[in-house]
Amino acid sequence: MSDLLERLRGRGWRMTAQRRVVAEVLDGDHIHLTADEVHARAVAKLPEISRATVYNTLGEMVSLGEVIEVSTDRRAKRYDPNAHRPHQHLVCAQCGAIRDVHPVGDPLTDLPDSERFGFTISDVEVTYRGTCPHCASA
Amino acid sequence: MSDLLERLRGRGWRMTAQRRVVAEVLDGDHIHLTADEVHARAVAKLPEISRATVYNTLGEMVSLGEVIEVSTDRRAKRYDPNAHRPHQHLVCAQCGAIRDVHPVGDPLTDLPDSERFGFTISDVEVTYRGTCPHCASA
DNA sequence: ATCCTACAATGGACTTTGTCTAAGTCAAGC
DNA sequence: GCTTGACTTAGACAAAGTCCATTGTAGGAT
Repeated sequence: MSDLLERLRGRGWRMTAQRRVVAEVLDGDHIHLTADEVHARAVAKLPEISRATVYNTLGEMVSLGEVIEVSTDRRAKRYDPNAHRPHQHLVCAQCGAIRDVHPVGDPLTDLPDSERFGFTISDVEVTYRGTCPHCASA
Repeated sequence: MSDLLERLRGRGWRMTAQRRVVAEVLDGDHIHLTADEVHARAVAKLPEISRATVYNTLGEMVSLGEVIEVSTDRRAKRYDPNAHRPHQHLVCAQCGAIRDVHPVGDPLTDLPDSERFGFTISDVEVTYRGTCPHCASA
């Protein structure tokens, strides 16, 4: 059973077939689906689910902090259910493969006060880009 | 006279009124305009310039390495003429204001081999998010 | 078990951002 | 001052996402 689903249920989320399906589709590690991919997989399980519902549901999961929105390429947003553990992303510039990574240290400490322009910084997003082993050997 | 324009001229770029206007619009520090904003400002100087030309011209500047493409929000790409000096971005989550910042240290060294999954990493992109002084006092 | 009602889902129109193409225009070399 | 290939144009098209009026339903109340 889906961890994600459990967590959502525990928050008094009204449970519907559509929401269940979206949560099931998203469950797992190194999952970074676009909204359209989520929709495609959801349709396989529940043919009448609409695109708008998928967008709404993903948006709510993000608001609840149970799913993270990631923009690794400049096209569609991707949704990452691994919201517990802070992590960053490593992206293959050729095939677009994405891995979750856990750098050591805190990038926040790398930004001196003089470079903060009076901002209160709450979050840092890091994206590493390169070539994955598969594309490198091709 | 525009620095950017000088550099482009020096590369044997065929100079046209449209390209000149786009380069002029982009010149400066902490400039991070969307393609549409560039178009709007370009139209003010040269009413008959088309959207496609603005997109083409920006794309060429990016290919030439004279302008950097930035995706700080999840909407339109932004164009940053400060391509000389490596830098990262600091974004206000409320008003969207963007500043160029220069963190100390190299985020690449923070990623242990065990977290590289065999990738050859070529680039790191860091986005700091927070609240700017103006929004904080509102 | 059934009813209510607020919340959720639907689908289709609309918006935003960006790309493509065919035809016309023009900068720069000769 | 020609010629030519590169540049520009307008508008059609596409992808990703939002909005809204209508219909459906989960889950508490009876």
